[in-house]
Amino acid sequence: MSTIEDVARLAGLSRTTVSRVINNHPYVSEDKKKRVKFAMNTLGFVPNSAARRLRKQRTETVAVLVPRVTNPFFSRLIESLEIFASDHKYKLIICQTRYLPEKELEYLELLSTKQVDGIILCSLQNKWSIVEPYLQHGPIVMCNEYTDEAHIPMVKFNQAEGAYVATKHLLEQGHRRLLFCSGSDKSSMIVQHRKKGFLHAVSEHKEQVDSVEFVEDAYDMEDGCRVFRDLLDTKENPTAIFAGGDEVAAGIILEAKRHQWSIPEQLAVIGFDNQLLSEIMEPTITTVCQPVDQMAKKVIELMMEKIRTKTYKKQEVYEFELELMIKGSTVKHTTVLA
Amino acid sequence: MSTIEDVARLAGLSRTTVSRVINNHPYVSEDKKKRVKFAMNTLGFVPNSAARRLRKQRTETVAVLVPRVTNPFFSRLIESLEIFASDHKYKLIICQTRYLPEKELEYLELLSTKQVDGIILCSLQNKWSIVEPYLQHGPIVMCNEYTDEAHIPMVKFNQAEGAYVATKHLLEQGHRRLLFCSGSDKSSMIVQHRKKGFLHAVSEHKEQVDSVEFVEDAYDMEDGCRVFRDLLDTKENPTAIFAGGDEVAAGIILEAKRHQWSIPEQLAVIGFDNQLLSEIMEPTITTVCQPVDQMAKKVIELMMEKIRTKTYKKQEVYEFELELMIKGSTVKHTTVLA
DNA sequence: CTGTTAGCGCCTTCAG
DNA sequence: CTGAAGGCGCTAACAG
Repeated sequence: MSTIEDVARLAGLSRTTVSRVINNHPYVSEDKKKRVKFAMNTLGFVPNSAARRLRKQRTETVAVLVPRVTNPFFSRLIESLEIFASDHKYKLIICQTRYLPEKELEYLELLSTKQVDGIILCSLQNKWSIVEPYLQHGPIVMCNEYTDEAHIPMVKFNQAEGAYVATKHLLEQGHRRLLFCSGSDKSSMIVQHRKKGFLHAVSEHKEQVDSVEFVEDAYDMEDGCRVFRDLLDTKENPTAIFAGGDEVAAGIILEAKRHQWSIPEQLAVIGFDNQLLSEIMEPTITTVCQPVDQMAKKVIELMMEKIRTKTYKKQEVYEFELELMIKGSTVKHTTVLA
Repeated sequence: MSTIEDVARLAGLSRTTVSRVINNHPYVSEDKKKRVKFAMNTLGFVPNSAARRLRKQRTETVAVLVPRVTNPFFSRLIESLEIFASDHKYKLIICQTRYLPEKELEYLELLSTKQVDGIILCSLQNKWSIVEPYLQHGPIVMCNEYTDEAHIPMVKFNQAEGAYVATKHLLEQGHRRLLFCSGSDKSSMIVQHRKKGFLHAVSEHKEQVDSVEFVEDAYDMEDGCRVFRDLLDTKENPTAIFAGGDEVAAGIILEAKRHQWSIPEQLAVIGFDNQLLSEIMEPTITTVCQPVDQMAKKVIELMMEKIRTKTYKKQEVYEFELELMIKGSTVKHTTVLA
């Protein structure tokens, strides 16, 4: 492996001049530039990034912390983040916390050990007060997740409004008994915001609503199936369910069909995230569409800016709107116009 | 940010001793070890990884090149790779080539610029002769994809056998007209191997088979739908389809149902990869299950070994067996025993 | 067991 | 426009 020194020697010039050519500095004569380039090519020289990092105190790498990459929401997010980062010549280190606080801390060390210039947090497993100190080593940008205490840039969706619109849609179909079905609201503000939107819609129709129930341990399709079975044990079961994800919604619908229920006549179900799944189920699932690309773009822009300006401790919140996609699981086919 | 120098000064010792403590070297008295640790804690010292990389010529990072992370097969693979890499304290840089040769080359530069210790290639967009030279900078391990020319470690599935068993299953159901439906066999050996297995099964039943057709531009669900529609134009359409992926199979089935065909009675379909999708379709899709975890484990082990031993240019092929999962899209429900 | 010293490869003042 | 020299932070001989 050749170094800048070798190139300089072969070109009969100084290391400085070679370095200038590498970094496109002005003030190098065309003649010498050519000699340097020739020498670089013959030696197959490539600048050593470790040396560069040490010298420039910059890695051109950012870490992305997600719970799991197989969750379609996160893999879609990573896809976008990677593309936008790549536009800035930045690389992404993907880290799966698997919902474990200790894993999250382990990966936050990437910042203090200067392996990355910044961290994009797509979930938060520790209390913010534990994460906060890492800010002294570089920027942290929160993506999708949210927490009041953090004085950093945060990019999120307007979950409350999304849930509000979705719930209103259910209420406008005349439903009187509702179920709000999600993951735990302990660990994530996202659930809390959705619940707020849900309750807001309910309160606006309180004369119409007979009952409101909550399930807060539903994460995947299997959970959805269970939720439906539990329903059967109650005498006055809900007629409309707001589910925190398309997988859960799909599970509910799948199990309902196994029990010969017809959707949406006997039970209306609404999902979240407009995944492929919501298109292929029968009926298709009414869902809330999240503009992931826009969020990813903003996150990368912010990260680049923070790395440049080195001001990490300012709270800035950017919010993107969600869109309700009305499909077959809440409205009968015959009423949908072609 | 404090350096090893600061720690040494505060502890009243040399940088060497501090370094020894950091790296768990033997021959440091308990007393001094304590003093060093105390100093490290009070200063909040963390070793700078750039300096370490420069000194040790090792990054503890590996790049993984995939076409897209949203493809469920690849996101599942990445999940596994990340977990096993993490066991060895290795980080993963995820790179999406988006099927572009130039992107692949761009990311291969991570190896020559010493940003990573090795590269895991999960697809191959360039001719091997173009990739080969990068081997002088570090190990490349091929994962899932395969190419004869490469003298490197390759971990793959036995695609030929998988396709053979799947096709045989179709033939045993008495089908006489088959369609092999996949992506292009130009860019990937995987399709070629599957086709070989398919033809092998066909040749074993040649007195039974009336016709064999091929479609080689089907990649996703949309393509699957199209494939079915094209079928309608032929007078003697196939009664069984071997599809190169569960998405394609799902598309075919979806479109068939829209045309009131009954599956598997009028058309049997077999997918690949045993994705969630194959479970939730109605009927469920007979598919070929790939042991991704095993492959990922082997790939990481090999990578660690190559990084250690620095012998990159030896061809070693490791193959894992595939398993046919018989479900509803090839065999009538009533004939399946509980 | 501990310290001294010499770089790893690069960029960037500073002085021509 | 060009070069000399110092140092980013760390580790690994080599001496003691």
